[in-house]
Amino acid sequence: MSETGSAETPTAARPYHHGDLSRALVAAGRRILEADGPAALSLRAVAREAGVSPAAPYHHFKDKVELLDAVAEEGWHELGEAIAKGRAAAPTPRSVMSEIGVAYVRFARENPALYRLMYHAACDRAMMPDHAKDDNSAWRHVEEALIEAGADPADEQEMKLAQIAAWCTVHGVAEMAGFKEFEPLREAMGGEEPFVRALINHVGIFARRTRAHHD
Amino acid sequence: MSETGSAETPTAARPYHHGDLSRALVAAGRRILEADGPAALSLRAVAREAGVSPAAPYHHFKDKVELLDAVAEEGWHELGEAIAKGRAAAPTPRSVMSEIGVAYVRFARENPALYRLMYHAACDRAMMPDHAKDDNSAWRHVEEALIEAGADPADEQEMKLAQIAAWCTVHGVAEMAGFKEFEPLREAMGGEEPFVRALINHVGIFARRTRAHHD
DNA sequence: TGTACATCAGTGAACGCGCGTTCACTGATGTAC
DNA sequence: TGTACATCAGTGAACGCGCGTTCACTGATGTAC
Repeated sequence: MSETGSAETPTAARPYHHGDLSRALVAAGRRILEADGPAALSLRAVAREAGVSPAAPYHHFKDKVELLDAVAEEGWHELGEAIAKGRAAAPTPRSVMSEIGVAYVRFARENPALYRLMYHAACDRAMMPDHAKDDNSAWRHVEEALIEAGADPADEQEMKLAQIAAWCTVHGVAEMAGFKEFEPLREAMGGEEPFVRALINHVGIFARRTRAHHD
Repeated sequence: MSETGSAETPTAARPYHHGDLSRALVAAGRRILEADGPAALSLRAVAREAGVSPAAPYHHFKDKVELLDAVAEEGWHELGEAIAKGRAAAPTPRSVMSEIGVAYVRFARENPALYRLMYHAACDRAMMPDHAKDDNSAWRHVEEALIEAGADPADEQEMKLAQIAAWCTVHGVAEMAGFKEFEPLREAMGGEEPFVRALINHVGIFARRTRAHHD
């Protein structure tokens, strides 16, 4: 805004060397996603948005895919933080899973284009192994919440199934919550947040138990 | 294959007038989706695949979107049929919802690119009103199955919520079932079909009840 | 049954566009002495 | 402290590409008389 560019943030007067173009490109990518959607997220558009020539990004990323992956990575990190907050804010132990689900969907709905990008990156590049090491990853939080809620950490297969089922559910809700066709019901229920809560609670795994007993 | 082109199917020798280019274009679109994915589905590619000039489709569709919508529409219709079959094949009344879910996911997994296209078409063009009139639509089948399973058709809001929750769930499972990261568990469970069944049954709404009674 | 003609459903060349990527370059930076 | 030079991080022009769409056209079809 003003020309008080400190040593770390030389915002003003744009010197020849940017200083932190790598980060700036990721930020520019997110701005484009938010403003114009995933279809507009070209490497050239990112460079343009960052105020830099179309060749400049190649000094920081091997190709377009690597740049997009960096954007997605940042998204996963932030999703982890959002979930941590949701988990911490749960009023009772029994509501932890539900709050995590709501936080997940809220993040996805607030950053729909970013979420789509994240999904695709995870889909064919299997990002989870990386995130498993991240203490703040969404996956980790769900694992801990399930155990807190009474799941048996020894039954590894059941644990994994529960985690995946939970993930599938929130993914589905996140992607469908905005459907035009649901508008009447969404409004009748008082907006998107209550609508999402109702859906998540309706589905079962978030609301009532952590182990399957399908008699 | 041979030149036995009847009046209705002049397959051989390609006369100047195609005869049924509209259908042929939709079929070509599906072939491209299956072979090369959604990114390859350009209007030019469809024309090429149908053996026709890039301008020809404009005699049958206003623009690219209209052509893609026609492909999606066909997909929705076939999904309805797949679900009808799943529903009919359910061994017990209690398993109807579950079988519908499995059929939905199977269709989506067998036609992943088509499913993505269908999702996007439904997402921002709200196709459901059209399908509601179609007796064979997925939506209709779920509605009837819920009632059969004991849902109260008078409680309109609860009915809709249950339908949407079910839809969210199968959408989520359909989109995540193929994730690379789930490969170990998927294999441990004996392949994709049992894995999907386990997920669907795990989630609750498909397995055990039709009305929510939280707590 | 034959002919004139409107209409339909194709062709193929061209348009302008934005894309990812490469290239030779150049200005800025930092290090060795 | 000053200078030579390697390296880093930009520029901007150019490449070839495939895209959606338009255009003037032409061959085939069907209808009126």
